[in-house]
Amino acid sequence: MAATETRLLLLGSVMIFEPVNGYQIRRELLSWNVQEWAHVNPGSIYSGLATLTARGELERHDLLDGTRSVAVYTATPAGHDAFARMWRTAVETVDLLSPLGFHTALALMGLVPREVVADAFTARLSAIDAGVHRQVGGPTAVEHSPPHVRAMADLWMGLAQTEREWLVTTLRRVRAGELDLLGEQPSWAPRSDDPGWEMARDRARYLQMIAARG
Amino acid sequence: MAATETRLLLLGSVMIFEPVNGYQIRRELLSWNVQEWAHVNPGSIYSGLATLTARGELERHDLLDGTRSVAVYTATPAGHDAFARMWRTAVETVDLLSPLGFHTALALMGLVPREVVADAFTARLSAIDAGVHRQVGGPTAVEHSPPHVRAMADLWMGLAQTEREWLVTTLRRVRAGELDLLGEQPSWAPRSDDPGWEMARDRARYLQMIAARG
DNA sequence: CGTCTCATGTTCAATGTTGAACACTCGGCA
DNA sequence: TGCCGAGTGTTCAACATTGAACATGAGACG
Repeated sequence: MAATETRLLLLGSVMIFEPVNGYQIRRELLSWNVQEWAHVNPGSIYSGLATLTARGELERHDLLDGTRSVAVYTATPAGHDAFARMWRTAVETVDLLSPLGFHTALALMGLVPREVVADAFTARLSAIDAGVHRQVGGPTAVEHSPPHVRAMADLWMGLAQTEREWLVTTLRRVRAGELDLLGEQPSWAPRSDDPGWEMARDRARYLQMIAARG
Repeated sequence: MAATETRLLLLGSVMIFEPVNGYQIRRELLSWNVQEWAHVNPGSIYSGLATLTARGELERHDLLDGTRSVAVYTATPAGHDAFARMWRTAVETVDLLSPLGFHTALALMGLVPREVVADAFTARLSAIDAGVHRQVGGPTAVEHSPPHVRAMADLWMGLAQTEREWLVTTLRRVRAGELDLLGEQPSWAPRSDDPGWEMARDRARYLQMIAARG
């Protein structure tokens, strides 16, 4: 996973679960099956958190939990700004062969206000149309290319078309007030065996400790 | 671009153009517009060639071209084996959100015999069907997930379906003897402004020099 | 001829990624 | 009591990627 996508995912995860430590993020991502599509190894999580801290987008609190020291992270205001910027960029950047950034952003849609989602999706739609148009009429004349290159172009067109249709449908749903976006009540029930409540307990404890120590 | 895909692309490029130097590969990839989808920087080319050489998959010849020393590469027999293995793996591995390996392999289809292409495409088709089946009936029950996660799953299904249809069509074409695969005469005419002939001259010179010096 | 620019061919320090391995705690169990 | 195994939380050296910058030569132009 490229640096930008990793940072987007980590920053978003911290914003959802803060205050949170590296292992908790790892476990949560595993439980979402995020590992299936975003390939995040333990090492990337810790180094990504360190990078975000160095940039001032996260704050690191070294807490003593029992006898053991734990590195717990919270997002700074600069982190919230950076997240908003990176999210928009990820949605508006069309690269059919590296769709990871877009899908990472989709997974974090719940952190973004409804109008922003609608605007960004609209922009992506234009970008896709521009790309398709460029292919069809463009200077990259596929005429003088081997036949398998033309076949690849057909596949790309098909993928673009599929994504376009999904975007149109989903944009309509966003405008209709469906999907659960920022600050809205969830319309769904988590699984009964969700391990989330364990984390909630830890978070409460971390919050107190941070408040106590500044 | 991940290490594996870079190696596949470089090894394939060397097999097509050998004997060849790093700059020529760079320029050729640019002229294919490969840079648009595979993100290959000059640095990656040179370090990738060095890695492949260290693995014994390429051989490096330091030639004196005029007054200047040039690093020119050829593929070894081990390199051909490695290419065949990596190509199959790239085609048979389905990861809808990281399709770069597959598309890199498609671009290098011309280096692979027809039956191997047909077999690999068939295997990929099964892998896609297995993936779709797992999503639909699988344990990853999307039931207890936020609505946007269900929407993402819809997109994935659509993309899988699109790719599946393309694969079926293309597999039929491969079986019908279309597309230009290994060892067959090209059915297309390159552009008249193709810079390829310059490289052909250099290659001839490199070949002689290698023969002369062993 | 000088020198300017462009094309050629490559290197390198900074940065990021990988995943195995480390260190520690806790509960069970003989 | 003492040992084992599983879970928690993190580190690290090896490797890969990045793209700006370097070094050199060939041709254009005054």
